[in-house]
Amino acid sequence: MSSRTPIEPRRRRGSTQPTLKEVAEAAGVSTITASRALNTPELVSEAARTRVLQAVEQIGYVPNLVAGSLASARSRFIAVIVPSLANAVFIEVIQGLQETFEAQGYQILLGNTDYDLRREYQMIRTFFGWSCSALVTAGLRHSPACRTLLEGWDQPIMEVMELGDALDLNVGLDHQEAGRCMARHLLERGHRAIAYVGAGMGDDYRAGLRFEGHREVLEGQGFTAPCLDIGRPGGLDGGARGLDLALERHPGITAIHFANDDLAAGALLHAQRLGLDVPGQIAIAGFNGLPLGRHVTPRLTTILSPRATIGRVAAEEVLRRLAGKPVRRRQHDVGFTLLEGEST
Amino acid sequence: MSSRTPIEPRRRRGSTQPTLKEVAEAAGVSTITASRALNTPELVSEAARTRVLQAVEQIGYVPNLVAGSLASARSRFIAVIVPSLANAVFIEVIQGLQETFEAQGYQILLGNTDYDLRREYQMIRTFFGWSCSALVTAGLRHSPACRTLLEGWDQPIMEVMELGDALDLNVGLDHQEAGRCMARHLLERGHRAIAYVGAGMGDDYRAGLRFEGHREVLEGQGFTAPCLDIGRPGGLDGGARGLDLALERHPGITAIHFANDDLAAGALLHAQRLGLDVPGQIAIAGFNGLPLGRHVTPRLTTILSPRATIGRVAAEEVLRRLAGKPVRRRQHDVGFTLLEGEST
DNA sequence: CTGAAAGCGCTAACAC
DNA sequence: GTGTTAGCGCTTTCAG
Repeated sequence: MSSRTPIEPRRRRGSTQPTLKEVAEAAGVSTITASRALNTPELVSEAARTRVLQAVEQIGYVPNLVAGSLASARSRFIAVIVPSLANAVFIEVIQGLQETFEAQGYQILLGNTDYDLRREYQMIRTFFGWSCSALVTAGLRHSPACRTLLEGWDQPIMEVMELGDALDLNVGLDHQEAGRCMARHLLERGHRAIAYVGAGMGDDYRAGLRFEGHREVLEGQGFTAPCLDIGRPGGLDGGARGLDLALERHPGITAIHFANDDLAAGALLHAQRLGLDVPGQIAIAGFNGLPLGRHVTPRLTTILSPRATIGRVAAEEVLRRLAGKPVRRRQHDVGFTLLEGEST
Repeated sequence: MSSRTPIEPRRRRGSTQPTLKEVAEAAGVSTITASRALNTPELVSEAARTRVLQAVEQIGYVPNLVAGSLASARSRFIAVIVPSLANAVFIEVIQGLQETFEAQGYQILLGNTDYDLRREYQMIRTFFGWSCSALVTAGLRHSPACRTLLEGWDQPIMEVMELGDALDLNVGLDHQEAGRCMARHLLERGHRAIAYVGAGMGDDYRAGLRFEGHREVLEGQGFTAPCLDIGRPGGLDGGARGLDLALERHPGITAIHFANDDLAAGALLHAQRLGLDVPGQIAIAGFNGLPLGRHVTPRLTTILSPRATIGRVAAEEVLRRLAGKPVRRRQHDVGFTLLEGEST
């Protein structure tokens, strides 16, 4: 007789949650049949299926998704990484993603980097640890470590917002072209001394890309393109600050091209308080096409970016890839529209 | 010789991801020591720890959190359920939650019910399948099935936004009292014919609670309290619609108490377009204290709700409970502040 | 401080 | 259509 007498097998389980095995026993089938009845019902006879479903109902079984994911080596998680939640733009992209993914039974794992590329790397590492089915991240810029990590990953990667040299899939718009578009519009309206004002453009480099386009057009016509960065936070307060600062630094300007609508609307409302005529004394333009721009007087001239569309299209392409279907285009330009208000 | 000759044991693993076992081998320790070196480093000798960490770095090991969660029967997920992402209020609560939880290594699983209680039930079921450490949900109202499910759960449940008869933990403010507060303010300013205007108050029942408080005060003083629901979506457009409708239905009113700042700001900007004097011809009040209210002219009278605080405090209480510390209060009133603008 | 063994609850692979 | 078996990669348990 051995000295080792395991009278009772070691037990660990504390949770009283019913398991699939118990469901199977109650239904008089094997666990795999119970599993199939829930996941691939078409592979199971109707009789078995009904009995399993009844047992589930009666026992109050809730599938353990953690166990399922481990066994199948894939979770129905989609990692989504954005630089900010304070910006309505990303919220709308997230909404577009969420609606589309949730309808297919995927759950979003949301990460907010606060415009910090190191945080992006950390988050992606963590998310990969959850065996995500895909990754959707805002932007094309990543730290070198992050890039290495991403290149070694074998699931779909979707980079959204701007277009360019993407790792895998890419949905967005051409920010430089948007900048050019607005600069041309301002020139058409007769403006010659135009300042560009952004908030934290080092981090929000898409605002920088728009400025590049803006500058290209202005300098191409022989004008200067002064640029002001008021730092973060931006928002309506930032817009007010930006207006004051631009008028102080560049007294001769007749128009300000703001990096986004929050800033532009803040400036416009501030001009109202100051008794400045818009666009008579100073013209104001924005970017994004937020609803607020349609409600201020004068209405804000801006560029409508199809944010919800970015989310929806990105999700659709990722789902297509996950379903094994060929992806129509690796790159998808959702475009933009100039919205002419009376503020320019 | 048996007919069954499994030349090679069945292999399933497709993923080439390095595992903890490989790290352990490279470091010359057992897997459990490698595990401890990563999770409870204080239980491991410094020599072993360094070798494991080196191996991790070299191999590029990313912990499989799914496997870890299954083995330990708990994940570092916090389920967070909100009725809408279109509303800045919930975004700010989520931000407060996220900052606090992420700092402790918890990941939020975000669910959006779109004001549908059945979806809440479904989401909670799914989230429980992920072995969440806690649940944070907006509101005290749940479907009966959901309530049963929640009552049988053994992890912390935090209900946020309004105060009341909670299942477990509760952080929020008294919406009826907020409604009373604004009604009193309007009476003080001399208004007697006041309409309350909301959007989709059947779903957004907290707006309904505020109306109850509002009505109580007005009727207590012998005035009527007409209420208008313009349906969803609300937003700035809804506010404009609400102003038109209220003036049409109740031509004698001198003030409108809107259910939130989006509506109120929309009405205020619309009044500006119509050339209506605010508050001379019509006074406008809101709820939430969004930044926009400080930027319009006249500034919006509203009630500041401490949204980020709700998120932060809720997260802190949950973390305290998860750490096994006694919770100071099951219920936490974060209060509110009347912000007097010039719109009333 | 370290390790061997035994699962966590489920699904992939194969066999019938 | 159904069942058996063998894991998924990690952590718990128990024994040094």
